[in-house]
Amino acid sequence: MQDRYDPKEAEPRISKFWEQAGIYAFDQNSGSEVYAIDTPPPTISGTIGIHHFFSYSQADFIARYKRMRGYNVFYPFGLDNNGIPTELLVEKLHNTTAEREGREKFVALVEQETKNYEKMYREVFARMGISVDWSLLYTTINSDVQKASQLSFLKLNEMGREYRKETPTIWCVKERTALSQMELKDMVLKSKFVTLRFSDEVVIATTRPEMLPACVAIFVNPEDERNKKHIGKKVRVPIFGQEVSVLADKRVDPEKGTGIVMCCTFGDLTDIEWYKAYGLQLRIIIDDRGRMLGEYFNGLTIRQAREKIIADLKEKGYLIEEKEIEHTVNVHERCNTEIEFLVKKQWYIRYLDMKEKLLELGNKLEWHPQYMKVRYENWVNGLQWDWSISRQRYYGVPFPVWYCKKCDEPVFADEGKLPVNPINDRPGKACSKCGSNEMVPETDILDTWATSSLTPLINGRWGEGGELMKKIYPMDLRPQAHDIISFWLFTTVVKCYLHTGKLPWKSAMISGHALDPKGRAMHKSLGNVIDPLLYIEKYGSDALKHWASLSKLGDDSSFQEKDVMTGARMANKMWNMAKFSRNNLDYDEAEAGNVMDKWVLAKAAFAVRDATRNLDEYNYAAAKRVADELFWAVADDYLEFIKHRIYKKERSANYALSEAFLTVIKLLAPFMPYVTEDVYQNLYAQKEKKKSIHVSGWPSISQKFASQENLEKGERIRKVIVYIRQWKHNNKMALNAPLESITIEGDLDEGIEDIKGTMSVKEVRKGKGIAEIPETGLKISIERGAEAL
RNA sequence: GGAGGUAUAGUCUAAUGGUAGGACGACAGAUUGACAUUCUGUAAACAGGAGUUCGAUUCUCCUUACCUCCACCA
Repeated sequence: MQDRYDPKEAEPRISKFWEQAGIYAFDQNSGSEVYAIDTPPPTISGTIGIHHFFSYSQADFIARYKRMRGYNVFYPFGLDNNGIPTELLVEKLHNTTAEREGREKFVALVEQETKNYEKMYREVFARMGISVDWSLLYTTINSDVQKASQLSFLKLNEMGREYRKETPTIWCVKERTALSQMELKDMVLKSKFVTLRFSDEVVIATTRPEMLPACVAIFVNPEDERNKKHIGKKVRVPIFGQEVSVLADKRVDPEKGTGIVMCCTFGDLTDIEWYKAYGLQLRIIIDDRGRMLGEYFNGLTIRQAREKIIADLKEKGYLIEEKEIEHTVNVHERCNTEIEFLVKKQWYIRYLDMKEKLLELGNKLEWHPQYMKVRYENWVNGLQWDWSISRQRYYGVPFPVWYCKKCDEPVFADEGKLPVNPINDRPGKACSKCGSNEMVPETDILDTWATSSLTPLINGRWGEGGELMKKIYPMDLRPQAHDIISFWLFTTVVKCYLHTGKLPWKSAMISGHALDPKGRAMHKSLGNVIDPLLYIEKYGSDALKHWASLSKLGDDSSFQEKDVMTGARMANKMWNMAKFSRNNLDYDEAEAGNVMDKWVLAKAAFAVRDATRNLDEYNYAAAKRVADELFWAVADDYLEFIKHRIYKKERSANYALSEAFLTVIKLLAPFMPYVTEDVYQNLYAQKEKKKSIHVSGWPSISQKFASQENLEKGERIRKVIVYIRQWKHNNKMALNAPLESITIEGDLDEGIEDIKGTMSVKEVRKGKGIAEIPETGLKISIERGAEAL
């Protein structure tokens, strides 16, 4: 064994060994029970941060635990390259745009770049010690996945779960695409709240005066004493002059503004509801780039239009009041652009009717931690739109659909021909309605969530009819972070349920976020993203995992370098223990007759029991604490207790050390996979005839040692030793300085030799003691003996 | 506006209806053979208020603060 443990040397060497020996390979032919994990595919966006290390490590703890428990672990890896972050990355790298290249060419570019990134991700994740089977790698844009995604589209269509409709759609004018509710976030923006005179009596306050040309009605609350007299009247819209009716609707808040609201197509969600409910006219004034239509505004942006109309209203005397306000608006989460509502033909997945079923499925899923379920339930209860899956973009999975040029009837691709790109491919059949052969391709692409919601099916090679699907589905675990419960988790439940009638997994393990040392979320824009490789280089991956294992599942955790240092210290300590122990192990069962030997074996047996229970509940942090406690009890205490015996090759001590240390490294193997492997290879692999600690089985120390009596007897001796240590310390003696004698009063038979040997006491007498040793019922007096010169 | 979470030494955190544990840091000390990436010891904390209880840091309620998510946003 090497003198020092150097993770920088050891970890890459061990990673290589794992890969070559296929330690983490899923065995297609094994008869062992399968444990399948639906690994989150990280987005290819160019950076891997310490937040990846944090959450992937937490899932990895469980994967490694299950593997040691004998499961045939299906732990795949995916790369998400079907999305805007990847699109932007590739556009930047090649100084082009998806639009310029065209879909086919751009996808090829992405696939080519993905090859490079695949290598990088693979190296980094392997270096992080994530025990996935790389042969199960998938990427979300490759043709297999496109095929699965398109197949899903066709099947849902057959099931009557999809419809195409011209409806007001949430729209981003910057990226010129429809959005789903999931892609929105709140933002507080400065705005102007202006009060306008429509007539002498009808006065309206609004933040969107530029919508005036789209005004189609005025609303007041039917109960509003102040304003109900206007109901049924007609007024003229200032400047634009169209005549609109004043209608009554209880959605109007009489307290807000003047209590009178204008309804425009479309300023907000309520406008859409009114438009539908009262069959109002449609006046479109914004195009898909956010430019204003019509002579008056003539191509101005929305903001310019707002300024112009306010100035004009002021000049013409319609403006009564103008106030600067801050209000919260919905923006597109990626580009922070305020959303608009435009009318577009879109494909939808109908699921608003499934709310109850979805809640029921949420109840069936085992949530870890439990309280995360509420987020799912809130989301389901708050759904207002069916799932819009059309995106007006160039890069992504195309819809397998054409439309009849004559009658607009959709023509769907044949399942056998998938994947198709309707822009280049032909449907190969005529319109079923009018028989025409002239087709217009669908140029939209599918929402990325429509594809990533299929990961359990993608992993099972669904649609290929193989055995894999049966083996792994439903999967056992979905690990993911809490921020995408309403996206990835939710959409996966929806789609997988529709396709299989089953919940996609048994349990969900929801991790928190890694925060920077000041407790702020890590964002590229804040510049506080930490590169895990920096710390892996400095302290080792095991050390970094120590930090990741400290915080409870679901809790956010700020990155603290000192926790990494503690981990590095542990790894070093373990290595030194191994060096010390290697010549002092007795692998064959010997009678553990000594009180301290029984103590350490009892501790080890209890630790296995507790760690197992905690890991079964996905409480890796508690399991890690149990393992740590055992580790330090062996390292700091037990080793000191037995040194005097181990040199004499006492079989009982050597056997107990061998068992206890093996238990320690096995309990810690999921958390510190490298150093435990190295120690195992040096000390135990041959004896156990196993290739790796990670497939060597969970510690099997006999529970016969787990007796309260063994524990308490040893604990009492330990307290006596601690007391003497403290006494020596207070009396400025070195801990190994000899003591002439001690006198103990009370019932103590076993352990006297251990006290003598550990604390260099020449003689232990029975008799009157002076000082009480806490919690032992013993009294003690200590005779220091002749002072050394 | 609604929902959920959190609040423990200087810092990061754990557990618990009855002595609040650990880590880093601080301070004091030991030490030559597994380990200075060591060991031993000391000081140091339950956000505020009310209630339930023999007893509350723990359970309940309220207040405050922070973090999420959702809704509204004329």
